Amino acid sequence: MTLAEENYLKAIYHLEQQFPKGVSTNALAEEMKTKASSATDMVKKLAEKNMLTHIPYQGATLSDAGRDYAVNVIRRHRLWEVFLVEKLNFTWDEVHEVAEHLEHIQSDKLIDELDAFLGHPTNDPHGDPIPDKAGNFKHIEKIVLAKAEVGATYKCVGVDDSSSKFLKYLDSNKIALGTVITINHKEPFDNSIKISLENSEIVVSQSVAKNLYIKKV
Amino acid sequence: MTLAEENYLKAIYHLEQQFPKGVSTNALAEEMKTKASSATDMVKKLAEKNMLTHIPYQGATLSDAGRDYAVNVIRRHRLWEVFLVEKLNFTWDEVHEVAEHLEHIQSDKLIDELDAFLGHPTNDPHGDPIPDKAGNFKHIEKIVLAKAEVGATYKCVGVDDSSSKFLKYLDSNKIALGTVITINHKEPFDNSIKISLENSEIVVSQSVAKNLYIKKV
DNA sequence: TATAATTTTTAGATTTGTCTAAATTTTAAT
DNA sequence: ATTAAAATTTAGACAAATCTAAAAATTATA
Ligand SMILES: [Mn+2]
Ligand SMILES: [Mn+2]
Ligand SMILES: [Mn+2]
Ligand SMILES: [Mn+2]
Repeated sequence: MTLAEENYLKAIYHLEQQFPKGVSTNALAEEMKTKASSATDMVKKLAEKNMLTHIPYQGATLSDAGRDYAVNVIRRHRLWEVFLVEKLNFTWDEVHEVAEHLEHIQSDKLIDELDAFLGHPTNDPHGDPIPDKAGNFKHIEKIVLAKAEVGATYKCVGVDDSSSKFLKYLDSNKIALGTVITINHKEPFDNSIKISLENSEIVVSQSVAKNLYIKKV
Repeated sequence: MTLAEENYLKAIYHLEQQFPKGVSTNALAEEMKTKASSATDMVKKLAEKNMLTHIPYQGATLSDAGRDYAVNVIRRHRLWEVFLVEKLNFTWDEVHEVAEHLEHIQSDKLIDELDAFLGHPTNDPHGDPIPDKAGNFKHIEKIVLAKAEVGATYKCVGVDDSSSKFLKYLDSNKIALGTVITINHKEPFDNSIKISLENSEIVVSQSVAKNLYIKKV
């Protein structure tokens, strides 16, 4: 598998969560920041390699082999993200780009040893689960902040949008994974939410509330 | 700089030690395990980018920019080798291939932090010096075992050939970096050398003696 | 249902790094 | 000084991954 093929497989895997019936050429091209014709070419190549099935004009669906491969790339990506934060003083908004490259280094021993060195972490710095060697995820039940109940107390456990902008917004409001929050008020007018942190009370917009995952404590 | 360009720069840098007047196309092609015509093409491209000067039919010589770039790739390579051995339980004969890929990850922060994480090591697992961020090497004076004096005592400090075969040979004879040896006899017939280790006396062939670096203690 | 808009695919071109085969230049040997 | 051998470069081709422009298929709209 080439670097480009691995990136496409990962993108298709992620898009399948959103479009289980099949990933469209346009959606894939947008995700890969490329043109639809390029996406078509790559989909055909991956179909040729039995990584996915492709019905022309209907979209692509990963095969078992393709899904396994994609999950393995995700495993590598997330383990490297943990390494960068835990060992090399990267912040959670800095890791993604570098991990995007590190994930393509081909060596089973490298990843197995890295996994052990990090103490077999189950989640990456953004709260996303790290598949084990066999490809099994440990799912935690989580909800999006937008669906929280007023009066209840939650712990922050993940982010949907892991863009640098969003993560820096969370930093500047002292919200990190593990932070405990209480829901004080949900404003029906703009769906903003007033929450209590340890030492502050802040109002977060709907778009923030849709991108932060929480879990009841 | 692309991955291929970085690999060629590094190869030219290494070959310049051996051929200071200019690196020939054939030598470069052999080092890169490619064909002379490919080497010519790449040399022309690197000349275009002012990484080296190329006189047709005469060979290539790195520019200051090219040398700096090559040294930086070598720095990355050797730091990753240290990481693999010190942190991920790789043996010194396993690291080269993986480091060959890791060295191309582009991130100054990554390398600076890795360097600090490893405690600013000065030598890689094969005894080769690791250039600092500015590109300065810390040379240790060393000689090749073949030039050792009978009766003297030395410490092993490096290898010339860092192929897996040679390193495994050293392992099986309990020779590692830091190992202290005494020269008992040099056989004029085949240039083999009889040496004492802590608990053994062994005879090493000329080709071993030419590939092991030592330093007087 | 016919037509328009959108999506997807195909055709042809481009860049990078490689190859083989042929031409050129340099070096070595008569 | 010729000729032969070796090294190097050029010419033309190819696979990978991308692009633009045009054609084909699907979906939406009137
Ligand atoms: Mn990637
Ligand atoms: Mn992540
Ligand atoms: Mn390399
Ligand atoms: Mn080394």
